[in-house]
Amino acid sequence: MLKNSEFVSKLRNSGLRPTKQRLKICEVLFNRDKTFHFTINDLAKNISENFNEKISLATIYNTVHAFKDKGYLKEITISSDKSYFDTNITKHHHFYDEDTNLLIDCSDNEIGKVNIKNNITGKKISSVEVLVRVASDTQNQN
Amino acid sequence: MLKNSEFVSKLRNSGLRPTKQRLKICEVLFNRDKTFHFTINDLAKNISENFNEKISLATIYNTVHAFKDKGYLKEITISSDKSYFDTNITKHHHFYDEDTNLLIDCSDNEIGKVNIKNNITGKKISSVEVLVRVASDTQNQN
DNA sequence: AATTTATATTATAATCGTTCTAAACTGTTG
DNA sequence: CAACAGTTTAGAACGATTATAATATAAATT
Repeated sequence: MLKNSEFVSKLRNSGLRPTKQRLKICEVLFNRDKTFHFTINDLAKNISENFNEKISLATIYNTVHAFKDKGYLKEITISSDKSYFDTNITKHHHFYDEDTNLLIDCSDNEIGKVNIKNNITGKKISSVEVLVRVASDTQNQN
Repeated sequence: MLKNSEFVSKLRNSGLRPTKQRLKICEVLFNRDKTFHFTINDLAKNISENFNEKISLATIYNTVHAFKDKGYLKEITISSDKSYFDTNITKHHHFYDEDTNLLIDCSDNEIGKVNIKNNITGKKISSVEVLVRVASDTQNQN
């Protein structure tokens, strides 16, 4: 649980002024016990349903992207038709349930350290992401 | 290098009749020494530039997706704004060069076996994908 | 081989997520 | 309280993908 002043500094660090709309977005994203995954659509829906307030999509996109650029959110790429974000910004991997379209964080004991032994010359590794797709037994493996 | 009859069986196995357009797509995709990565746009451009022939986007999408569903192509998700396909359908992982937007296959000695120790009950692992993003040294790590 | 039937191709329209735009709004400062 | 810089907003624009419906082609039947 974070206090309002913490939202304000998150926003200021991201180069954004603390406005009513942005603080509401912070509340939804960061005022929680557990981290979570969301799409822009989830977030817009959440705000309009649970708070009876409508923040325009443009503002939501802008704010989420500013947080992502600053590292307060992580983007997770699962499919080309949807963008997922994660409020858990520590290095970690994911399970993706293809039946429910839900993302689940991998814990360190579920997945071992991934060792990259070699890589492209002159280039630095900027991230290593593992995505484990799971589905009910009836689906075929691939 | 594959012969025409092999393209025909690939198509038939995918539930598609071997038409002129689809055979041309096969030629571009499978008549090669090395596997490669492409986007739908790359493929359309390749066909229209190198063969002076224009196959409608609808046909390209349909054919590529049929091949993907049948397992003759693999889809690789890197970012939400582009879909990449791979003609290498063996289990393998990728480097993604953020500077050039190019995908490079990881060899087995570049990345060790990824062990998933646990997973969601009642669900089966359908795939494990590792994406190693690389960029020139000036970019910041994340 | 001609005819019938099923399927494919195509250009174009529709759709969906995302980004852009321009006008109205808010809050701060002089 | 006027001027200004930054913000929000609805809606337009955009680009990738999918759907549509008319035309064309391939396969099956005669």
